[in-house]
Amino acid sequence: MAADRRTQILEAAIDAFCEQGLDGAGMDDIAQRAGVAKGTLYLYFENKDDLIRQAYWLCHQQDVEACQAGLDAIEGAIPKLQRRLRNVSAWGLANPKKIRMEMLYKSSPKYSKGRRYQTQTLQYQTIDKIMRDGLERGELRRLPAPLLGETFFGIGAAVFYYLCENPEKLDDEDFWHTCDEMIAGCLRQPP
Amino acid sequence: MAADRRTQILEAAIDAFCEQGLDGAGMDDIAQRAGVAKGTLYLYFENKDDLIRQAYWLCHQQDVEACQAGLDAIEGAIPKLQRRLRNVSAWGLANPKKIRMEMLYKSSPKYSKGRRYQTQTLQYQTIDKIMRDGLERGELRRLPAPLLGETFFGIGAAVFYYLCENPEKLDDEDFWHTCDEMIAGCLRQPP
Amino acid sequence: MAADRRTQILEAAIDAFCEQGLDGAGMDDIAQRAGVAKGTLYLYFENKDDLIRQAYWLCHQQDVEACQAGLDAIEGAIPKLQRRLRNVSAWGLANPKKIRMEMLYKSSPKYSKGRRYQTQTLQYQTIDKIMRDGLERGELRRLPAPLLGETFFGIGAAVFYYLCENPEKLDDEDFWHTCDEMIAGCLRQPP
Amino acid sequence: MAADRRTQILEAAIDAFCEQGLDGAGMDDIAQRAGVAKGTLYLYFENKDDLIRQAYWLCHQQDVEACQAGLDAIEGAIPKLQRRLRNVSAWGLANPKKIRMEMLYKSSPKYSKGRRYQTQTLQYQTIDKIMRDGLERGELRRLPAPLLGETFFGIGAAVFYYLCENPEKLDDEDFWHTCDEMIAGCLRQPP
DNA sequence: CATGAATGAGTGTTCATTCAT
DNA sequence: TATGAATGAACACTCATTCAT
Repeated sequence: MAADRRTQILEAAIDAFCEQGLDGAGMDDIAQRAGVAKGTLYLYFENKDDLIRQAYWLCHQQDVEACQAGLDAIEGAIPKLQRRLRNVSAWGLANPKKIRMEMLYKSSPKYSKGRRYQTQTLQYQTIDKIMRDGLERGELRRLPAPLLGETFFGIGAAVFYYLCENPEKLDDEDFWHTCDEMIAGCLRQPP
Repeated sequence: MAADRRTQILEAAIDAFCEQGLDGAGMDDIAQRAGVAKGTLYLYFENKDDLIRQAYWLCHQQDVEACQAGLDAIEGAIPKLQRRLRNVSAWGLANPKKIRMEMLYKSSPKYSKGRRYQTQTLQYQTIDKIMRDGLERGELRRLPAPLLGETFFGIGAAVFYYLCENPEKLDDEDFWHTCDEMIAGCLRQPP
Repeated sequence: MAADRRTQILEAAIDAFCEQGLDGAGMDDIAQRAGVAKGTLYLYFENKDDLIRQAYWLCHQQDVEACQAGLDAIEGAIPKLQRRLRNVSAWGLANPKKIRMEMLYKSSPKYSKGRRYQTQTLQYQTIDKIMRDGLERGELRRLPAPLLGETFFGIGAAVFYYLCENPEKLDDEDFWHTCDEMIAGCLRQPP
Repeated sequence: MAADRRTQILEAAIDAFCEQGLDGAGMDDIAQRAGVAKGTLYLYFENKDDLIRQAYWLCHQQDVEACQAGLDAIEGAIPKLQRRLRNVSAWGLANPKKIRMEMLYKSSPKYSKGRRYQTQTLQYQTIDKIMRDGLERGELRRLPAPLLGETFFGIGAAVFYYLCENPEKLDDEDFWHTCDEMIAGCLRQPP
C-alpha cells in the first residue's frame, strides 16, 4: 500500500496524529505504526515538526487536487462551488484521516492561527478566485470575497460532518439537490 | 478582576492555552500567569486534564449564556438564528480567547471528536430545539436538524472570523442585513 | 561534606567527569552520584554545558586561590614562583580531581584551544604579572613573558605528576630545594 | 596524497578529531571527510575506539621518529635534549594536527591517565634512556629520571606552544640559544 | 491554605554499528 | 570491496505531579 518508505511513514504519522493529536503522538508510536525503527524517521524527516508539516502538506495537496476535479469545465461561481462541495465530500469520506489531519494542523496554535480557511492554503487561492470572478459578474452577494469563501467553507464542513454519520447520503441526488439550493440561497445575489 | 483564586487560575490557563495550545502550555506557565505557586493549581484542580476541562466549560457556559440573550422573546426560527449570530459575534469579539479555548478543546483528539457542533455541547441542544421547531412549522429547509444546526454553525464561524479582522463591521447595520439574508437564503424553506 | 545542593551536584559532576570524561559522563550518572533525581540537576544548571563550565570554574577558582597563598609577602619573581609551585603541588595532591577537571576542560576542543596556560585563565594573569615584573628588574631570562609563563607551567606540571606518584616527597625539603634550583636555573637570567 | 584507503581514513579522522574532539567527531563526519561511505570505515577499523587508537598511534610514531633525527650522533644528555627540542618543534609546527591528536588522546580519561609523558609511550623510553645515561655520568641534576623526563616535556610543550604563535622564531638562532640555556639551566647538575 | 524544591517517567534526537545489496 | 539505509540503545532534557514545610 505504501509506495515508498517516506509515504509509509507519513501515513503512519497521519494515523497517529489523528488518534492522539499532534503533541500526543510520539515518534516511538509513529515508528512502530510504520514498522520502522525510530531512527529511520530521522532519515526522511528533519524532526517532528518537519514530519508534521509534511504530513499536513500531503493531505492538503491531495485534498486540493481532489476538490479541483472537473471544476474548470464548469461555468459560473455557484455551480463551481456546488461541484466543489461534492468533490470534497466524496474525497473526505474516502480519506477521513487526511481531512482530520488538515484540521489538526490548522487548529494548532503552533502551526496556524486557528482558521479553517487560511490565506496561505491552496484552497484559499482557488476559492478566492471563484468568488472574485462571481462578484465581478454580479453572481454573488455583495460581500467581501474572504467572507464568502469562509462561509462556503463553513457550509462545506457542515455537509461533510453530516455525511460522515450518514454516508449513504453521498449517492442521494435529492440530498445534493438541497445542498445545492443551500449554497445558492446563501451566496447568490438575489435579483 | 478575578473574583476568586479558581477563576483567576482559569483565566490564566485560558490565556496560556490560547497562546501555546493545550499541550504546549505548561503548568508552570499557567501558575506564573495566575500569580500563584505551581502546587496551588492542584488545590483547585485535580490535574492538568481537569483544568483544561473546567477552563473549556467556563468558556462554553459563558458563550451559551451570551448567545441566549433576548432569544426567548423572538418568534420564528430564522429571526432567532439571526439574532443568535449577532449575540455570539458580539460576545466573541469581546472574548476572543474564550472562543479560541472552545475551539482548541473541540479540535483536540484527546477531548473531542473534532466537530465544532457536538451533541454534548449546550449549544447543540438549544440550536437543535430551534431547528426542530422551525422544521415542524415548515419554516426551514427539509433537512435533518443536525445538518441545519451544523450549517448554521459554519456560517456563524465564517462571520465571526470575518469580524475578527474587520471589527468595525460589528455596528454596521448593512453588514448585518446581508448576513441575515445569507442565513435566511441558506436555511429558509422556499415557498 | 556538601554545603548545599549546588555544591553537592558540582562535586558529583567533577567525580564523574574525571572518571569518564566530559562527554562520557551522563547526566544520569551525575545525578545518581549526587544522590538526586535527574531533573534536579536542571534546577541548578541550565544544561550539561553550563554544569561543565561551572564545575570547571569552581576548580579553577579554588586552584588559583590556593596558589596565591603567601605570595604577596615574597619579594622577587623566582622566590614567588618557587613558593607558588609548592602551593599548587600541595593543593593539587589534596584535590587531584579538581586538577584533573581543569585539564579536561582545557583540553576539550569544545571549551578551549588545548593550552594548559591560557590567556583567559586567572593563573595567566597572576603569572604574567610576576614575569613582567621579573623581566623589568632583569631577574629573568630575556624571553617573552608568555613563554616564561608557559615554561613555568610545564615544570610545575612535571613536579606535580611526579608528586602524585611519590606523595611522600611533598614534605622532603631536599626535594623542594632541588626543584627550586631547577626553576631558578631555568628562568633566572645568568649574570 | 593518501597512499591507501587506510591512511586516507586516518588522516580524515585526525582532522575531525582535532576540530571536534574524540567524542564530538562522528563516524559520519570522518567518512565524509575521507570521501568514503560510512560502512567502509568498518572494513579498515574494528570500531571507533580502534580508529582513535590507530590514529593516535600513527601520530605518535611519526612524532617519535621525527624527534629521533640525528640524535644518535650527539654525545651528552643535554645536547641530545636540546637537539630533540628543535626536532619536535620543527615537526610539530609542520604537523600541528598530529601533535593535537596526541594531546587529545592522552588527555582523554577513556584512553589514558592524563599525563603528557607516559610510561607506555615510545618517547618515554628514549627520553628515559637519555636521562639514565646522563645521571650515570653526573651530567644531570640528581633527580629521578621520570621527573627529569617529565620536566623536559614540560619545557618542550612551552616552547612548542610559543612557536605556534610565533613561528618565525623557528629559524631564529638567538631564540634557540636561549632555549638551550633554559634546558641546560634546568636539568644540568651544577658543578 | 499555599509553597516550590524535588521527582522520574517520558520525549525528541543522535550516532556507532550492521548488513543486504 | 564498497555502500548507505536501517537500526535501537543511549542521551540530554522536560514537565505534570507530589509533599515536607
